Amino acid sequence: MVTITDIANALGITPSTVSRALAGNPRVKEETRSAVLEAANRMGYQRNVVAANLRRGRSDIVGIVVPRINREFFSNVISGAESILDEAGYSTLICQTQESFDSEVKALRNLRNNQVAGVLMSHAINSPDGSHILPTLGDIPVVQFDRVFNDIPGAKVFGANFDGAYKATRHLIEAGYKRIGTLAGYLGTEVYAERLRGYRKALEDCGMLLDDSIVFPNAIVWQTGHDATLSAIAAGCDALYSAGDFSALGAVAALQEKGISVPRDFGIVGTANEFFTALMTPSLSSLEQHPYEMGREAAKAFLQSRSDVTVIPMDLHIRQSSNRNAI
Amino acid sequence: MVTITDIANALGITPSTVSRALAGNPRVKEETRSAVLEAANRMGYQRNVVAANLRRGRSDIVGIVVPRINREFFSNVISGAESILDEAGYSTLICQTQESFDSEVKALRNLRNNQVAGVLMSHAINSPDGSHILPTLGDIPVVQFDRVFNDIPGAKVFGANFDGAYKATRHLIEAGYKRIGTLAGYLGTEVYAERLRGYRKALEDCGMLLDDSIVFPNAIVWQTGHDATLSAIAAGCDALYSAGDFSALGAVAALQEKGISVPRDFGIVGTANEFFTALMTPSLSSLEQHPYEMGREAAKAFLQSRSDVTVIPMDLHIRQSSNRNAI
DNA sequence: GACAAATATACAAACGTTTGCACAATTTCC
DNA sequence: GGAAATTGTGCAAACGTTTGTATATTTGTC
Repeated sequence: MVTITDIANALGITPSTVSRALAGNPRVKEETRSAVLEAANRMGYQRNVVAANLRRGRSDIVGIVVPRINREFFSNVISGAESILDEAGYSTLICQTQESFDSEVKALRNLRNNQVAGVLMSHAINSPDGSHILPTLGDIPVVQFDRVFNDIPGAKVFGANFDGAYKATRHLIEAGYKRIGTLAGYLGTEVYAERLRGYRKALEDCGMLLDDSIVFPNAIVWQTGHDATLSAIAAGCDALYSAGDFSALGAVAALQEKGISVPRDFGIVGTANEFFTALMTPSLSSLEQHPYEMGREAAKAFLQSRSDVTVIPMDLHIRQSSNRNAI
Repeated sequence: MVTITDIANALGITPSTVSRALAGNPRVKEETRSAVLEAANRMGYQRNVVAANLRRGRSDIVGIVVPRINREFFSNVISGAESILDEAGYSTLICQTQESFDSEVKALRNLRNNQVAGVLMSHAINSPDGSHILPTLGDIPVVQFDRVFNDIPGAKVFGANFDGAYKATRHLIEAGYKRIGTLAGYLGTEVYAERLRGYRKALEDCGMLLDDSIVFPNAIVWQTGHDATLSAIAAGCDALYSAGDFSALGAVAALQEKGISVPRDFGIVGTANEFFTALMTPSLSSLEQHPYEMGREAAKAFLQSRSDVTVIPMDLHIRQSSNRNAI
């Protein structure tokens, strides 16, 4: 492995000059710089990033912590963030927590130990609060996206969850559904709490009854969505706003089991606009969260070391599952 | 930031002893070890991995290079690999190349510069050959999975592509389809070439005509699958084995446009068993590649520094799109 | 009790880079 | 033409850890 010392020896200069030449320091003569570059190239020099990081006390790696990478939402956030970080010369270290709090702590500790320059994160759904973040990361800047803890300092980027849920619910109302419940997700997580508020506001604005017995918290994956929907049917619902697409998928399955026609007798809108929503029958109306954009914004917030809040609008994609007027 | 030197000073011993104590070196007295551990704990010591890596000349990071992370297949390979690497004390550095050769070279270089302990990779579809791998990675062990270059040394893990394609094609034949084409993917990539061979062998074994005009190479995403299918229809095909699920999706769309009934008048089988295949109408028959298992095997091959070949069986999931006999 | 063997710790160098400071050489300015 | 500013390079320390070798201490054996 060839080092800057090797280059320095070959040229009869010192490692410090080589280092400066390679770093583009303006204090080294143009002539020397080109000689160094030529030698580095010829000798096949590759910078030892580890050594550099040790000396500088930080690296050019940005950690990205997500619950799972095989969600359309998170993988697109990652791609968006990478698109920005890449051209800024950073590489990314992706960690998935599999929705486990312990894994999340481990991931953050790991990132800290690797002296990452920053962390973009969306916490595991059952992380009780953000009190583990600062102690683990120390002074490493953290940008939270989507699932954020409001009491943690640093930038935050998330979707317009209130507005989105409001739109979705309002759309169901306007389609003529009369008793609209919600698969609400984990209400300890801010995004889901917001969506519930948006759902409530829509009902309220339209003079509809707020009935807590048709708010189903913790319904977020296929199975819980399915089971909650059976309860919703029993409770006389004729529509559901689901805070997730996978739970909405379970809901559709439950409705099909019961022989209830969607959208004729039951309307449903999901959230996340997963790839499959457009493919299923009936296709699933869903809220698009613009994850790619969100990833880009999170990366930018890190690069500019901002610590403000960015809200990304959410768009409703109306498909068959709620489009009663089209049948 | 507290270092081993701080701990050493606090206890009146030297950093080397602290280092050995923390590393579990049996040459340090049990008494000293526990004192070190206690002090480390009390003082909030966190190992500086970067410094350790520099000294050791390698890290406990394993790089995983994939074309895209938002594919059911790749994200599950990653999860499988992580499950093994995690418990062996490694963390993972995930890079997506977005199917670009240049990104792949950049990713490998980046991993090399970060002194990763090893690399698990599946090359970009248009990487011409593996000649960039060794020069970039030097002596870092590389395990190739799924898309492998046979002439690169090191372990390889891939699916039984020949058998899988054979099974899929044979299934179409047995369902009574008469003129079966294939959306073959990039034939420069070994997995696709193998699938084509399996497809051919099945036709041959059943005494059917081999017709190169209904072999559609480079059909691999929605659009190319869609377009090739229009040609297949024009060429009188009544079935397609598709080497990918996204191209099969495009195929179904093309058939629907043309008003051709699936599976009654046209059969189709995809590959990868993406999540959406079970949800669409008609649901798509597809080959399951057991990516999670593949990831685990790749990680094990790295840990055991093997350099052999592991083949993972592929299973056919028969769904509506080819199940003519069920209608 | 002398000597060898085993045990436990210390010393110091090394990993490859960055960077503050010093210094020499050159240029600029009055 | 001399002082001051500028430019280009070298020196050496530092980042925090690991590890080969040396040294000190304890244990074991006859």
